[in-house]
Amino acid sequence: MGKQMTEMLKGTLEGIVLAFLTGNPAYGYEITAWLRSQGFTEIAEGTVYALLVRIEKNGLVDVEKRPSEKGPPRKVYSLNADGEKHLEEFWTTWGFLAERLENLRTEGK
Amino acid sequence: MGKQMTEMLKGTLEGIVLAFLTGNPAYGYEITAWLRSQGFTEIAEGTVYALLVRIEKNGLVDVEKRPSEKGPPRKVYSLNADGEKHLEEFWTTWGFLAERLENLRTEGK
DNA sequence: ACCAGTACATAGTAGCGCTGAGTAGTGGCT
DNA sequence: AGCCACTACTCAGCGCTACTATGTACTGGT
Repeated sequence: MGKQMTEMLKGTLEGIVLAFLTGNPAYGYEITAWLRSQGFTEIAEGTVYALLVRIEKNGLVDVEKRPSEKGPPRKVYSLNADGEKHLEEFWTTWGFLAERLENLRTEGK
Repeated sequence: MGKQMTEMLKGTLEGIVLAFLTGNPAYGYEITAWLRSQGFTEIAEGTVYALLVRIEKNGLVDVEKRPSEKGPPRKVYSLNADGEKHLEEFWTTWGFLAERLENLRTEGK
């Protein structure tokens, strides 16, 4: 969707992935495929893996390695307590921003 | 509001300012004050001025210098045709993103 | 032997907002 | 006169995130 989307995804992509992971452990390839199915067709694989490395380093997810029927072993990520807390804060921040923008869009100014 | 907000503002702050400028020419100091009044209390002055320089360079706004009663002359920015078009695209992009996130928040996943 | 699909990794780049400092003009207070 | 607060703009350097491009590795079909 272009440069605007790229910039707008900064900060939100992490929240999107954390939200997807809620009660739904998944691995990188799967997450990428899901994002594409949601309309985020231009999100590069590398972006997702880098994000997963980051949230793991930040202690928001737990990781488990599982063999795959086809291809290399999968790294399955699941949200932990810190991740849930982080996700809650994400929703608060996003809620604030979305509210301001909705006002701007409807009120005109 | 912290680091999450900083990241999330990337891409959206420009849209917010362009939206404010719609039919409402304004100068930097004024825009900063307005943002603060809207709850964006942590947005630095430098950020706004840098953004204004950028959108001017990108040809989204017209600029007019006007003397001020108090302090240095003001640079008054007004949205031009390109800026309006850019703003429209911004709303499209944001609308897409907001819809996905709203689904994620309510549906659970 | 080759290729498509699955699955992960990573070095380098671009863009945006933040930090921190500086420059300048006006007016009020002591 | 000297100081400070407020108004108003500028800029170099930094941190973070997403993108680009490429590479590795395993499986199954032809």
